[in-house]
Amino acid sequence: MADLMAKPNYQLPSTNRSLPIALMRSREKVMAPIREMLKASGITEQQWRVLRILSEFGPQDLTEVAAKASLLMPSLSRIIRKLGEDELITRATDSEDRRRQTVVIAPAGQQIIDDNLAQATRIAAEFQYRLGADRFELLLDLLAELEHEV
Amino acid sequence: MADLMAKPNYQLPSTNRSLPIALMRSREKVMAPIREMLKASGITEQQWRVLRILSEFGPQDLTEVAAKASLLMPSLSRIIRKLGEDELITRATDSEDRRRQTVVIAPAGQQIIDDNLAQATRIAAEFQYRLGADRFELLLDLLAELEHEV
DNA sequence: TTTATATTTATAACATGTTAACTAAATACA
DNA sequence: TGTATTTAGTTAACATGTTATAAATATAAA
Repeated sequence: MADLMAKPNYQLPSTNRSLPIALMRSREKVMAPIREMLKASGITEQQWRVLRILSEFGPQDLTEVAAKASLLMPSLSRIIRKLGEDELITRATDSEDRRRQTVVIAPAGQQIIDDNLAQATRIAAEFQYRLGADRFELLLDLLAELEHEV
Repeated sequence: MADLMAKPNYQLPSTNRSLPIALMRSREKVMAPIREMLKASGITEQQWRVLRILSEFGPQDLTEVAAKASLLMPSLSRIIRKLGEDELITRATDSEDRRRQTVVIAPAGQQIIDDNLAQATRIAAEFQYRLGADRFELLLDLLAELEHEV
């Protein structure tokens, strides 16, 4: 294999302290126990986010859900279709603006929230505890700063 | 629409300060200018990560690349196949362990690195500047802490 | 050596991420 | 009024994320 070896280019900035990769790895770690929990209910992390938003904020249209869940409309459109097929939500065309789809959580969807919310809260609290409340808030603040436009 | 309205459940923990969502939004913001840049070279963010790792650390097998790029093997397998078809990398079976695939960056792949690395570095520096060097390092430290096992 | 186990990679199946194009409906405006 | 523009949502196409499974090879154990 010696003839395949090329000299590593030590002039390049290292990928080791890369912010995008660090963000991705952290998110994986944080979501792993949530995904593990949701397997029992047969829904994905994104479907869980959508159900939580509908449960917390009540009926609303798809654009509002997409903004709150940080989902792009094409993804949300598929997710809503699936949640409707599984009867976890219901949807209706807005009578005043017939472009709008108003989405409402259904009893089976609310049941999934009720079954999992306490544990989800414990999981979130565990990460908060691990960092300490102050450093946890600091982390959220730093992340928020990254989102500001240049 | 009034009959569809349900009372929002204010007892639920808010999704507004959710760590997973904050991590995801930040990553989107950080990666947007990188993806914009890479459009000219016709490669994706993940393909860029793989090429950078091969350029920085030299030839290595797929398991090593997957670990460094934080990619799961099924994703990496597809990415490597595509990069091979586009002749941005070459690959060879390891002579000592014939399960292993050793991957090497090809000239066309290195050209993409050379074309984009300076700007990628400027983009990364912009985010670092925005937070300030100290807070940037602090952010990376906090993210690293999240990754520790319980 | 034979068998069992572990490792490396690939493939399948389904869900989501991403960009572009499209439809239908609402709004702005000449 | 009639036309242009904007907005809400969908669909298409391709790439990746995720879990499960399989195939080939290497290693450990009986």
